[in-house]
Amino acid sequence: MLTTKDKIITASIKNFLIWGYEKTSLSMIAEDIGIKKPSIYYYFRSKEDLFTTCINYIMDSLEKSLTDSIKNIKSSKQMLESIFTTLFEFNSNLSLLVGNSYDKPVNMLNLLHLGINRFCAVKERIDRYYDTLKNVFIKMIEIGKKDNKIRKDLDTNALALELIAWIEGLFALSTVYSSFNINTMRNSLYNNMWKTIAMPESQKNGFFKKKPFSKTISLGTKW
Amino acid sequence: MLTTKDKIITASIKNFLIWGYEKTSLSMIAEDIGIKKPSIYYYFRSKEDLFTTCINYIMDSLEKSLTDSIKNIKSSKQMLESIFTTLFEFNSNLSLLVGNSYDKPVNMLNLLHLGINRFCAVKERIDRYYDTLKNVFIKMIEIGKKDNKIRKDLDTNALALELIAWIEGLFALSTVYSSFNINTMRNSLYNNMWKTIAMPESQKNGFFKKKPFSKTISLGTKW
DNA sequence: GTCTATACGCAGATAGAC
DNA sequence: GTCTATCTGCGTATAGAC
Repeated sequence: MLTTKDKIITASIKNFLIWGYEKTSLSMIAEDIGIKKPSIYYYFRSKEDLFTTCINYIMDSLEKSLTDSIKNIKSSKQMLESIFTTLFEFNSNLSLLVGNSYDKPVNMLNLLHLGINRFCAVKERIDRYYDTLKNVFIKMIEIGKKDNKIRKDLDTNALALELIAWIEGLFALSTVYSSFNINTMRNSLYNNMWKTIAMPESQKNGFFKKKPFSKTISLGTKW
Repeated sequence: MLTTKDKIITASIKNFLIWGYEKTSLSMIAEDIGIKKPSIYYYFRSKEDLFTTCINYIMDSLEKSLTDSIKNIKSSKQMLESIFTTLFEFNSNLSLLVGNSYDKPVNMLNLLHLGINRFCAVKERIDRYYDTLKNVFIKMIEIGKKDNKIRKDLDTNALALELIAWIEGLFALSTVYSSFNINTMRNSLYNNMWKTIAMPESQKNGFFKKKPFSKTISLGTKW
């Protein structure tokens, strides 16, 4: 059984995701759950207070899912898959919350951005989330490099940020570009992503297998 | 010499980018250029009309820059670099317009998204822009594959969308994540991006050079 | 073309009854 | 805890003078 406070938070997240901060009115939220506008003020000091609570709620929950999802995973490929899946599932849950179909992701980045330029508490919470996410990716990349599964010629820090941007960009793009359905392409997107960062098959055991071959051509030869 | 209409459009783009659609008021725009609010209605029927004009203005200009930038370019690597540079420069120009420093990109995706859920004319224009952008990327990838510069094991359509998402995601991320400065990392981001899609050195002339070597090991061996 | 004056609605927020 | 009633301010938009 959800408390009134929980209902307000859920309805707020839904409306903020659909309409953004400004266009969401407290009356809309109240109407969604069958209460009157002033009742919201019993639980929250202001619209800003309500918004900040929603962002914290989302970020806490997403951060927990992420750290849980990679616990006890040792392989970098499984880690990437797990992060990928967690982010997709989280987005799908938000999609269902706002009443979208499975095929229409929500634009969370957009909501975050709306909050950042207005409230500094939101800005700090979001920075903390991305610090966490970046560290998860860095850990995955370092394990992959150590195990010869991920290419070593890619800058780790830049790659972590690029993978985050890549995934966030996919969600964002799918909300602005009608012909792009992220879910029907999900597998080929993930496969491409892994292929681009993975160590090429021919170099995986390069040191042991290739050395004799390398010696047969002169140093410095380009081929 | 800018006409009043041009000044209104420029000031509107600036304010829409900073504050979003709802929070931008016609008084703010008028004040920015030293006119009074009702004067705007001499040039535009409504706030929606003004917004739509701004989005069309931005999209037309960006589309033109993009198609111009890849004219007469034959190599895929140069094309990617050119697209990358054009998108960065365009974003920088918008940054300067809103009064941001060079280091603080604007979030155009965010603005587009705000418009899409409200006005269908905007939605159609944006779809058209992404169609164009996607075709530019597909052309680049096809040339690259033909010339053995880009890996052939990556799905072309998915890759085109991923590269768009990647770049858009980088801009978006840099506007929500304080510790990420897209400009200081620009070179390493681009290098990583090219490396991940480029044909590995060892396979570039694979057919001719590697065949003799391949024959020395048994078929089906994983290495 | 640009202005002053103004209509009208809805937003966030509060007072106080039950 | 939840409501009705109400305050105050700002938004878009229009009428009409100059």
